[in-house]
Amino acid sequence: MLNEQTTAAPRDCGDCPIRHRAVCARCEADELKRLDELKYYRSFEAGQTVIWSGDHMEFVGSVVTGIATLTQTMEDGRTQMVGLLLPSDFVGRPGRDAAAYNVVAITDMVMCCFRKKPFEQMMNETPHIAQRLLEMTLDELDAAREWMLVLGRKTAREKIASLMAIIARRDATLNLAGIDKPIVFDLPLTREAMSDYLGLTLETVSRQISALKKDGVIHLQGKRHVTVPDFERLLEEAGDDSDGGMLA
Amino acid sequence: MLNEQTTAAPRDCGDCPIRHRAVCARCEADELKRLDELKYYRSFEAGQTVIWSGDHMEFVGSVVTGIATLTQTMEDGRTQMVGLLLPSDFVGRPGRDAAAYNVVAITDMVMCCFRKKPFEQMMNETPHIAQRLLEMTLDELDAAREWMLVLGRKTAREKIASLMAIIARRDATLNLAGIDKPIVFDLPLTREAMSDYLGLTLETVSRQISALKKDGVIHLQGKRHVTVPDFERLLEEAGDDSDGGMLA
DNA sequence: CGTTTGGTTGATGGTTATCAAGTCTGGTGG
DNA sequence: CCACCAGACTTGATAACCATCAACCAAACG
Repeated sequence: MLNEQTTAAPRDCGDCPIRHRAVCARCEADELKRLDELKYYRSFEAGQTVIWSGDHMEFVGSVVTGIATLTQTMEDGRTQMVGLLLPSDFVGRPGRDAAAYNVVAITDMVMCCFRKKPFEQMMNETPHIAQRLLEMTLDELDAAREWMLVLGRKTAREKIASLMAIIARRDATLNLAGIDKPIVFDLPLTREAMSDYLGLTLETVSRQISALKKDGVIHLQGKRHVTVPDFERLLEEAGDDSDGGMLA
Repeated sequence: MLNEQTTAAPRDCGDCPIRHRAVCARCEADELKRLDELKYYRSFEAGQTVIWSGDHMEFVGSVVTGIATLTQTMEDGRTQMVGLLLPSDFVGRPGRDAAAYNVVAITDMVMCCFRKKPFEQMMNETPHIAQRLLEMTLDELDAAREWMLVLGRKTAREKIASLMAIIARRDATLNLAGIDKPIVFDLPLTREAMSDYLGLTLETVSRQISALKKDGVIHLQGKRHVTVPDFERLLEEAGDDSDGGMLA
């Protein structure tokens, strides 16, 4: 069990990489100052569990760097990922004491944390935080519903293509890469994590990735480095024929 | 195409059956009065489409009576239900113009509606509405994530049992029936709607319901009237072994 | 009555899970 | 430097589960 948590070097909110996307995004200077005094950083190593489902939660916070997963498990071990936490995503639910899910860092990760009580109090006093949290929660709900379609109705091949498309899209917007250019990214997830995401076995994930590669939908260098030569083609494979009818 | 929409008789917020559960639950008297002036009722017949995905949404609102579904479809017709709207549930997303899902009334239904613009303005001015909406959205997100486990990892039999458990639980809390008593309810959904909920075919739904009946987990009178003699047994079948370890 | 809608049941095949080897890669220690 | 090892991944054989196609039933309805 790795239980070490180093407190990362403090950082000014002004320099924060997630300043304009996180729960604090709408805060005014004075509000930000109050948050600044409340906040503390925590670091987690890849593989380390941040919170166990059912545990008492003393803090809420935002992912600053790194990636984490939100998972639910049944007693017999079956596991379903229910959230993928990227930088700026929020962890914890104000007004709830016990964690509902397991949170696991899958890369090294830094979080910006607040003790729950003071954060809740501040939420009641400053509407800008609650407003932003509502917006983020609505976005997460949309993402969860999109995901439900993937889990309930898509084939294994479509599921893999959908996952690649999600990661590709995120990377494309992040790197400001134009469309039409081949998209290149590294898979942040192991085959097993992908299977937990998609409700498949890791063997099926492996087979379908191989199949998409064989069919030229994606190219692989090593196990994780992916090139998408034609994003439209990938979307077709994902069943997201979202060209929207450009032609009459 | 049934496109008639009768405007239901106006009703006072004080008598409203969803007064203390809907988005207006936390409003003070003066806030409620403002909402009262904004609101209007709309009625929908069973089977009628309330909103098509992609349509411009001129209103948001709450389900007052009846049930509706939120569904997503792929071009080839595959359909996944992503939400089940019960009385007090909210429809529409403030700040968004186009509907993201199909909303279909599955029983006769009455909604309490607000034109989107005035509602959004009021949300900005009165934090009580936004607070309640955040709470409701967080609950919906939890429900969606629970549902993702069902869709991704449960067998057909477990899916059916899970659905029965959800409906049974809702009915039990609603009717204040004690546990231990046999739970009795009517399925609000057709076999097809259940299949869209659970990511199955309607034939599989029918077969698994028959199987649960044969094994005595549920009793059926007619196609829709269900009796659950032993709720714990149902939870076991659902894979939700949530006895939580009452015994050392 | 014929028709429609919702539901059940049966036969069959396909997709994906399961069980089982085996490969590749990076890291560690001799 | 190389042997070894562990973890991540791939591939194959088989079988289970569920989808598909099809026939049929019952109630509601015009």
